[in-house]
Amino acid sequence: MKQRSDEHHLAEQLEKAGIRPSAQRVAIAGYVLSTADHPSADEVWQRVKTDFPMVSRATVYNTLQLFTEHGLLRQLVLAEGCVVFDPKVEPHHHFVDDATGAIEDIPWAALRVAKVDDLEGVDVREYMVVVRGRRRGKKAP
Amino acid sequence: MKQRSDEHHLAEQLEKAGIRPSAQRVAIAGYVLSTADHPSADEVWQRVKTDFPMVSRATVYNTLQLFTEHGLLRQLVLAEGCVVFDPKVEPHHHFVDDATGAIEDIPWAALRVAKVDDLEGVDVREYMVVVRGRRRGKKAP
DNA sequence: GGTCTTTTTAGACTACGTCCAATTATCGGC
DNA sequence: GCCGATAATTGGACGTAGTCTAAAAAGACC
Ligand SMILES: [Mn+2]
Ligand SMILES: [Mn+2]
Ligand SMILES: [Zn+2]
Ligand SMILES: [Zn+2]
Repeated sequence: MKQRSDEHHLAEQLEKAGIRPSAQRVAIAGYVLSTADHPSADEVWQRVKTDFPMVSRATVYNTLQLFTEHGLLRQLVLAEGCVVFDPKVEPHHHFVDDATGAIEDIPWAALRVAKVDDLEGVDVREYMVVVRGRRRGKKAP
Repeated sequence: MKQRSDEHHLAEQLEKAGIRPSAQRVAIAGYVLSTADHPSADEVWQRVKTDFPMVSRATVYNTLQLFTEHGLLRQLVLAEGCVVFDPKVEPHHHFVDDATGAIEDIPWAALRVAKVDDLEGVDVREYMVVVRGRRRGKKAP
């Protein structure tokens, strides 16, 4: 069972971020702001429902969006099952344009990642740098 | 319009990879093996349908899977619209376990990426290294 | 041509993200 | 505390895209 002080502290955290701490939002925060997982929206919904069965999916999705806008969460595009295909099969890095979502290749030699071999407890199969930002000097009209 | 020689060359490429070059597969290869985009499966389907209207979705999905298994394509988990949420909002890298799909945090200081500032023509908002592989020394029973 | 194998197909099914109009909860002024 | 205004929540409809299947079509081989 969860302590009242936890909920109190969560409510304070939400208020500090400029978010009104409704019961639903506190329940969602209780899971998603402290987990070491990287859950999808539906996983958050499933989890929150176990001790708050009446919460709706729309509320969970809206709340995650709200938390993200207020800097309490970030969204990572890393969910398995949503893939794109790349005919360049040799190692390379990727740039994702914030404006368009377009994915561009960055040659392997253009960046260098140090200390990958020092990672403890993992057998590395591959790695890449994902850079996000904007193209400068958009094609002038 | 496409030249016969292109199709012939594509068919050879498929055969070399151990794939029987049916008309559908050649049509799919004609787009996906040479594009600079990083298309989703459905985008490939939409595109291929424009000059091969009767191709089914299942064939496109199966073929992309086949091409990937034979090393002609790779799958990237970078498609917008499929996100997970991360309560750790400060910069860090990520490890994705091939066996489980679990995403783990790698501290920012554990890796270093050189030459990001040298990238031409882009304003970088953020970047991260995505490492894929297997955890060594799985929890013994 | 006959037969066996491979490939393709249409469509059902599912998962999950989005949207909306109606309801409920909360807030500030009185 | 009461009341109108505002904000939040809800259920369910909707759309998109990925998966699966059983049957048909195409191709290989003799
Ligand atoms: Mn407190
Ligand atoms: Mn040739
Ligand atoms: Zn690429
Ligand atoms: Zn993380």
